[in-house]
Amino acid sequence: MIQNTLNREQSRQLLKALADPIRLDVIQALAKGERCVCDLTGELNLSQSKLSFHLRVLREAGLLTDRQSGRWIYYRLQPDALAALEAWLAELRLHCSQSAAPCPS
Amino acid sequence: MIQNTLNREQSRQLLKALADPIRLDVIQALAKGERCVCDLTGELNLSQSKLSFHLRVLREAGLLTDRQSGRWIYYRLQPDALAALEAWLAELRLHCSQSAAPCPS
DNA sequence: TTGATCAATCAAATTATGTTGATCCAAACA
DNA sequence: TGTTTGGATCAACATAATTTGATTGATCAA
Repeated sequence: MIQNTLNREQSRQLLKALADPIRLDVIQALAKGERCVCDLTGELNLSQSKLSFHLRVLREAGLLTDRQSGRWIYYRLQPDALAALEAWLAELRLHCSQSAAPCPS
Repeated sequence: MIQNTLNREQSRQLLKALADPIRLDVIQALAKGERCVCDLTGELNLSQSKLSFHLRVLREAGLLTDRQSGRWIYYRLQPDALAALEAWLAELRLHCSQSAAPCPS
């Protein structure tokens, strides 16, 4: 997620990845800083495979990165992805207040 | 959507409403300004009931407002909702780069 | 009035997503 | 080596969201 102007498909991927209660819990936990999967399992009270599934969705959307150290894997938020989504939302606001011409047009 | 700090549930509603290809088409059409439902049907090439379904999802999430004039109904984006989501995303970025303590912790 | 049009709603069918438990793989350590 | 542990993956199942076509209510024009 290097560029900062998302196309429709990229923003949809990010939004879809975020639009789930469990994944929001993960995101909010990682907003405090990087964490090991083993800690997240306990902190969020999730089964291992369930957490792994949701981490993958977030990672594949570009919202998380992971690094391995020994047998532990650490995840962290990718702030660029969040910033790109913010910019995409901000653009939508610019011209939206223009009134429609009355119908029938 | 008057306040500008969303809780988890509010942001999830907004994200879920946005995370659909058809609804993104609607949002992007409305980003150019207010529009009548009858125009959107043609512009986006959607069946009437399909468009109506998606408009309802967006409206109930607080992303759109509507006004009636005669037999036409006009929809527009609610910029406050977008701004609130931007603010919510921005908060997530603040502390996320802190590294985890090495496991086992 | 009557007929036509715009748009919301409903139930049924379809499709997409998430959950569960089992299995697999790699790293660590005895 | 053999065993344990952290984590990813898979297939079967369960749940949730979307699509479709038909129906309804309201507005307007004839």
